[in-house]
Amino acid sequence: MEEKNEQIEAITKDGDDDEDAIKGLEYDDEEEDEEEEDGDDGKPKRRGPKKKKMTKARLLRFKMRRVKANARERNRMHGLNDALESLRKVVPCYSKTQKLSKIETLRLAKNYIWALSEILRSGKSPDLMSFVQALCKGLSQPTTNLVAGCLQLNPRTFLPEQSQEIPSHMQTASASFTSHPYSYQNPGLPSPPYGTMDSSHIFHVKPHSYGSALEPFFETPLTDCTSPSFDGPLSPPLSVNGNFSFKHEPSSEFEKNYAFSMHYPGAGLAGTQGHASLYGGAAQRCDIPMENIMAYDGHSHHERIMNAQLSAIFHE
DNA sequence: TAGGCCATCTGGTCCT
DNA sequence: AGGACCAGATGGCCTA
Repeated sequence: MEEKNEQIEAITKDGDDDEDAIKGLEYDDEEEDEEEEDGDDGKPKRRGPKKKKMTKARLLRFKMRRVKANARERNRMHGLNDALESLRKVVPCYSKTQKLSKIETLRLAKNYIWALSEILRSGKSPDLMSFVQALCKGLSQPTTNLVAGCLQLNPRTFLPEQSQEIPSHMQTASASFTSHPYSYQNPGLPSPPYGTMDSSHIFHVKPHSYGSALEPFFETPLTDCTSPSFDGPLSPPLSVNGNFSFKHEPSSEFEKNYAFSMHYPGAGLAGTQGHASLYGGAAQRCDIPMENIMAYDGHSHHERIMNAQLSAIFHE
């Protein structure tokens, strides 16, 4: 990158591109001169301010202005990209290795904002499937796969048009997932890196809701493409096999609390005590492995705490 | 090789 | 005059 910039600098210093622009300007001036001559022949003179002649000094100033303008524009775009990078980090599924494109970042951010707004508006916690469904609305297939990968979910289970046509081998897997949702593993998903899904992105998971991936999210039918909340149709059919993994043995107290607040944020950061009473005990746990959630480009400790707090706020 | 994504350059427009 | 912003053009890189 540095090298490229240096090359560009060199080119601009050499002035090859500017030479062309300057040639153009000189040509303009010649035209102007011709017009002035025409005016002498009785034809109407061109209105407006007279173009000044391109002297060497003016050419040099123009050149300098152009170089400065290019540098400013570069900086401006870098600033824009920095801002976009910041956005990538706060949107679900951040990954340094597999970056979302600009347009996909904006789309995902829009969906994310919409989903969070709906949570605030309705005061309800969505089930994971519906939440992911909302996040993936209008995203491209690769991005949908990425989001699914972050969550270790099978895109087929939350995209309506795919769920109808699950191949037989997948149906078996899906059935086993429905009955044993916490132990299902499908090896078909492409290997990492995926991004991360931090605590603020996951809300409480109701096991029974996995069979209802087609259900609307907060009374708003996701399949309703006429909804003003979204634009554009769903992504094309997906081809990636799922990979559910809901086993996790927290290794530290922080992890325990963190994992709990993530999956059962209704209990806030109070620990795992209220867990069984709320969700009928361990049989109904739905844990996504920590290594998957914090995988690859894990957020800092500070960010994790912030996310945990954020998730607690949502469910107070 | 086509298509997607990206960085950069450039000229136009608006504003200070 | 100069800076910010924008959109079009262009070329490079990568991947299916």
